[in-house]
Amino acid sequence: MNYSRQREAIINVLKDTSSHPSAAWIYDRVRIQIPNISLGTVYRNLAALEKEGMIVKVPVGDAREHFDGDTTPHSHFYCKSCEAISDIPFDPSEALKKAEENHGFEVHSVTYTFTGICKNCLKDRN
Amino acid sequence: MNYSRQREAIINVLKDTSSHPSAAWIYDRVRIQIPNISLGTVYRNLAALEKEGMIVKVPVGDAREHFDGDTTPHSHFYCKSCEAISDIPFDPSEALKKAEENHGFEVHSVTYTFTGICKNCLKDRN
DNA sequence: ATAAAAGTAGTAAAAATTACTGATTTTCGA
DNA sequence: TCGAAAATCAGTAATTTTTACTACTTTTAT
Repeated sequence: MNYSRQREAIINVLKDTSSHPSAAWIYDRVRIQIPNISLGTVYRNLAALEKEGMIVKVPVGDAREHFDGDTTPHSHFYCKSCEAISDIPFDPSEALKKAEENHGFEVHSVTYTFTGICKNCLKDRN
Repeated sequence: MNYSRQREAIINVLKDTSSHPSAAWIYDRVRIQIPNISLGTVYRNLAALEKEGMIVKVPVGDAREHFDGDTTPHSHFYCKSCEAISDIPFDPSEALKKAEENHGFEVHSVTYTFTGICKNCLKDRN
C-alpha cells in the first residue's frame, strides 16, 4: 500500500475520535483539511485500511458501516435511542480461539456488540 | 400489534431459513406467496418484529441488515469470502449481565460476531 | 529523471432504506 | 353481527448509503 495524503488524513480523523463514525462523518471531517477529497476516496481507503488491519469495522446493525481506529481488543455498546456507539472494555479474544478450534473456520476477528439504552438517554427519560 | 397475513408470511420465511437473510431476500421469498406485497411492508414488519423481540438483527458489518428468526441465544460467523452467515453455538448471555453491572447501561442484547473464512471457502482455495 | 504502479477527483449508477398517501384489513365494543 | 376506529397495506417516490468507472495525478523504484 503506497502512501497518500488522503489516507493519512482519514487515519488521523479516526485516531482522533472515539465516536466510531460512518463514512459520511469521516468525509465531512477530512474535508476540513482536504476540501476536494471525494467520498469515493474515503470509502476506498476505509476498505483498504480495514483489509490491512489498521482499522476495524464496528457492526451495530443500523444499516450503516462504522469504523474504529482503535484496534486493541475491546467491545462496543450501541444505544438504540441516541445511536451513539461507546467502548466497553471487554476483551473478546479468548472466544476467538475457542471458535476456531471447534468449527474449522479460519477466524480472523470477533466483535461483541451490546445494544440497549445508554446512561445519558436513561437520565433524560426521568 | 395486530395480525396481518403479510407479517405472518414474513415470520414464516424467517423461521424456515438458516441463512440470516437481508430484507431484499425475504421480499423475494414472500412474493412467491403474496405477489403484490411491497418492499416497504417487509421493512416495516421486520422493524416491528424486531422491536417486539420476535426476531433479531444480525450485525455483520456488510452495510446490509440481516435478520434471524431464531431468538435463542447463539452467535454468528460471517465469511468474508462468500458472505454467508452461519450459526455458532456460543451463548453470549452471561456477558450481558456483566456489562450491565459494570457500566450503568440498560443492556437489551449482546451479539458475538465472528469473521473470517468458512470451511467451504477454505476448501476451494486448495 | 522517468516509467510503471497506485491512488485520486469527479461523476454516475446501483443498492438499501425510509417516507408518504389513499385504500384495505383487522379489531372490538355496541 | 355490524360498523367505526385503529392498524396495516400497496404503490410510489425520495433519501441515504455504497459501489463503479474514467481520465488525471501522485508515488515509488529504478
